[in-house]
Amino acid sequence: MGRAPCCDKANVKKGPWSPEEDAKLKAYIEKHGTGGNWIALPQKMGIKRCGKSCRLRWLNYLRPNIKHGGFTEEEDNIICSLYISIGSRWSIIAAQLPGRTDNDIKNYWNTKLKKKLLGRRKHPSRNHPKDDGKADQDGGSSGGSYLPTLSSSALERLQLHMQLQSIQNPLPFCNPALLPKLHPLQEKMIQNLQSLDNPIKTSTNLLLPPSPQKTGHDSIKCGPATSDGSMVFNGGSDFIDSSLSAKISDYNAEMQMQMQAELNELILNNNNNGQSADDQLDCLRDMDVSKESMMSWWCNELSSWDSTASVFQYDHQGVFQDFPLGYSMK
DNA sequence: AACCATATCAACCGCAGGCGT
DNA sequence: GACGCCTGCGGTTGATATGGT
Repeated sequence: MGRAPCCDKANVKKGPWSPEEDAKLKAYIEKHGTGGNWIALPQKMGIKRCGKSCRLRWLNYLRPNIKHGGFTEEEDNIICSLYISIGSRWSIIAAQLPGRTDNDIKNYWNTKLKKKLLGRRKHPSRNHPKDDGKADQDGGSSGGSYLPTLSSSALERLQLHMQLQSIQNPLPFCNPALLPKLHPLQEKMIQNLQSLDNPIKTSTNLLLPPSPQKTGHDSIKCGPATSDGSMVFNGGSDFIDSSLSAKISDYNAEMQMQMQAELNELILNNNNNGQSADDQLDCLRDMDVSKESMMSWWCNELSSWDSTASVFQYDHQGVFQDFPLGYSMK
């Protein structure tokens, strides 16, 4: 049984709004408010639009104090940092940027910011001539691709996180020459984050919780999370309110489980189908991220999720090994 | 000038969850 | 608790603009 449509689709106008419709909607809401019922609004106003469409138009365009375009560097930083921390929760991100709408931020991220930070991905066919590019389009999340389990969002965040981490906190066993070259914007972002008034400003600590036992300057952490597994944005406290921090904390707990499950599945898959880890990681190579740095990040990420559990280590023969964690991330 | 590819952004769609009954 | 309605959200689409050949 399907759900009832929100409006009579045959009798509603679609497509771009005319200035007349805008004026009607604006005038009506300014005079009467929404009345708590968007569905009934178009009828009251006498325009042939779906209530959802009216709501969207008002929220994204007609509402007072809406800013369009011209994102500042500070806004870029906030969007990027929050995206790394909480993913595509555009409404939460928008709540931190007065005058910006979730739709605007989503568009900005998808069309500009992501490309600036991640750089254009190489076409898969460059490494896999037989590949028709579908694997790229579905983000590698479909069953048939060579990295079948890690979601595109997770990969994106992973990559962003790694790129930031690599410049801030290069791991001793990572060859710096293998680390990806950063876009000037990325470098600028690092500088901005460093300049924030907080004891530890490394990118890897973007996600520190506002905990009383916050680590000191000397305890450089190799992973983004704390020993209790919480990945909480702090970047900070300077521009993110505490309720958001709590939301992020909840979300991150959920994401840790999800990403760990994805990674476990990936590794299982690797063990079962005989495909080499090198093959599995080809798509990561596409992202200009070295395998070594990726695996280092994963190891550290996992170990910080649960310091008592065994984690997977990647050795240089390209084999995952299950081994008990021998050190603490504290 | 014409054509094609790519970028941008407004708008649409379907789903999930909140809320009232 | 079950149900239906409504809102809000995130992903996607499609029209238009812009740039390159």
